[in-house]
Amino acid sequence: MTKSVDIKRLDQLRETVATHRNKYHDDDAPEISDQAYDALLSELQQLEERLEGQVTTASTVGGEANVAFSKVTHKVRQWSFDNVFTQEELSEWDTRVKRLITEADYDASEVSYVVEHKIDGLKLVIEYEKGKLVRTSTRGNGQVGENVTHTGKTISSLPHQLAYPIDMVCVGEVWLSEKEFSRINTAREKVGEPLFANPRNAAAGTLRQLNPDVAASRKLSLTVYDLDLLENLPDTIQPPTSQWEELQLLTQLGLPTNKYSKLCPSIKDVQTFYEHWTEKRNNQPYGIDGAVIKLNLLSLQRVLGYTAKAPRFGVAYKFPAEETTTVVEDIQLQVGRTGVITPVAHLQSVLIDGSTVSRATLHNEDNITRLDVRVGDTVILRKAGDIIPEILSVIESLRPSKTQSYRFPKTVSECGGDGSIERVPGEAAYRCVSKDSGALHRHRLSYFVSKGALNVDGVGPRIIDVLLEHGLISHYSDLFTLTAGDLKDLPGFKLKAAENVVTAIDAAKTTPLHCLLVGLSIENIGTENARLLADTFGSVEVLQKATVQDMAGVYGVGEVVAQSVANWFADAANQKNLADLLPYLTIEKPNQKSTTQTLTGKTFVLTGSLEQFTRDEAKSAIQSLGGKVSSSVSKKTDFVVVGSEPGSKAAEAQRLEVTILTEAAFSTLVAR
DNA sequence: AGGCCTCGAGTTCA
DNA sequence: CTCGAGGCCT
Repeated sequence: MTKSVDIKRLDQLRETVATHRNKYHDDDAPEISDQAYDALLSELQQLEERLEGQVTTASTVGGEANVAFSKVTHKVRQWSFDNVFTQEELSEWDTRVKRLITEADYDASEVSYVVEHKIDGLKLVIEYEKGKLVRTSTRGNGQVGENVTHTGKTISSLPHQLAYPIDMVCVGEVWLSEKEFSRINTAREKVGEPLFANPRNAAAGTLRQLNPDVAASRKLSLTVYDLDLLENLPDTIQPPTSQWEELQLLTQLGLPTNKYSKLCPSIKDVQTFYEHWTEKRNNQPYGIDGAVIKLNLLSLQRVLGYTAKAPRFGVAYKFPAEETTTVVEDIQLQVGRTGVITPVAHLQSVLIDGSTVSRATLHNEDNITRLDVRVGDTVILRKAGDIIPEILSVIESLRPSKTQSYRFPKTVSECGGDGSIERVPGEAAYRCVSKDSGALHRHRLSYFVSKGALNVDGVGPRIIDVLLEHGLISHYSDLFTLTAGDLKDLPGFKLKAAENVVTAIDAAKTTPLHCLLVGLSIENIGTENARLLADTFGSVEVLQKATVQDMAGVYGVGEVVAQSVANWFADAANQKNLADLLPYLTIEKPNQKSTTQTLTGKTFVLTGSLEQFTRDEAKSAIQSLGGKVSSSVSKKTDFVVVGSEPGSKAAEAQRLEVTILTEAAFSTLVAR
């Protein structure tokens, strides 16, 4: 079934894309990221293809050369490669390359690839005559570019004179390091000039400066990656027969090439390169937006030739977009364990950074107001190096007519009682007024059996829901009277599964005091505060009798936390639930303190995964020796234990010059 | 007031 | 795992 084309949407898209294209090309001042722009452009192109391939000027890629600079007709046409995004697409490309070579009666076993970083900068065409640098120009539309010799010459790594009197056209990528970019922007901010949106636009702006002195003061970098034309080579140098030899010759001639470029015998090595740099892409001074792959042998490149749009002998293997656009289909409200209402945007599913995203939190009412997100809006969605997708902004020019600002409802049916909700003055969140509702109850029971609390293996929210629905439980204590017979006839249960659940619940009866406290859903009581209270008071009975003053006297516990605990214990329903529950439980004596408290007063932070320990094992190893484990790195942290695939904390540790321990060093430290 | 830390929530994947 | 909000200490 072909979907009909929404003409209104098409018009809006055409206009929006055109607007942003102008901002980008003519003003060097884009308002939205390239990735978001690409997402809009590809939606527009798809719509237009459905409209019988009728292409308007709005979606033609590339920019017209700016009139302020003289034009340069390139001696060799400047192509850009087609993109692939997945391993499948890459391997299809590899297959096609080899098929075409075989069909042309060449030997496909000679295929190897050169792979390199796709640097996020702008292309520079560089011309030498008789060994002398004569011209640099931008790519422009591929055939005609702008003459930027005056600024190109200020790039310090670009030699003005070669050792041999050769004629040569080569191309490279001009970029600005992250450091230099922020230095420039800081300076511009001071004098009130508009800021550059990103390093690439700053590089473009610099290259298109009329005044070469300004360009020279901003340290442009250059990475040369291709040779287009080569004449009058001295006899002592063999003309290159492959991409790899071209790179070596360029290096030999003193041009800045990239040391990470690699010659890959097979497409599998290309994939390895890509995966390696997907992870490490943030460790370079320049931005990397993928890998460029070229057939190595020039003879085979010639065999493959060009399509109307791009060379067949190379391809750009792009990293997954971290920013894209999508449409908000609905805004729904969720009730959390403590009664906080969280609005969530339900989105048209979209692939971003390798995973499909269909929901994004909107946090709270203020955030919705700030963004003015409405149902039906097209939004820019970002998924940064981390995990959580975030709505950055609304593209207002794509808003359907007759929409209204989102109005936060006065009631939420899940909240129980009359469903009313309230926003506490000074807080961002709405909460359920009723403290006792089905939704809260469900969340608390789920939390009770979860990992940080009683840790009932294999029982999560799904099973709790089923048990609630069938009236098998309503309070914590009910869990402990369940039998396999009760469970085995429930939907999704077989006898074996029922037995497993009962066994797991049974095993959870023996628990340390702090885990029980965590499980009770007392406000402000998480793992740390629960541990403080458990260590100080030792038993439920003693804690229950403690006054607010007693608790607030504990180092690390203040008024607020103490009051939460006191309030909880003062509630009659809570008292009854707890009294019903306690007979089933055996509270473990706190861990035997190890005799050698070698780590007393030392604070640790763990990042990445260790081989010999789970996270929890490492944690309790440290704690049993008297050490503390914290979750964020600060100046007060003594050691950061870095496992494989560490997160940002490893870098933070380096920045703050905190001692870093490898797994090996760590395990000797805690051994015995 | 500021720095450090915990809580609590959201997310997706193997 | 990461972030923002907010608690606790100095």
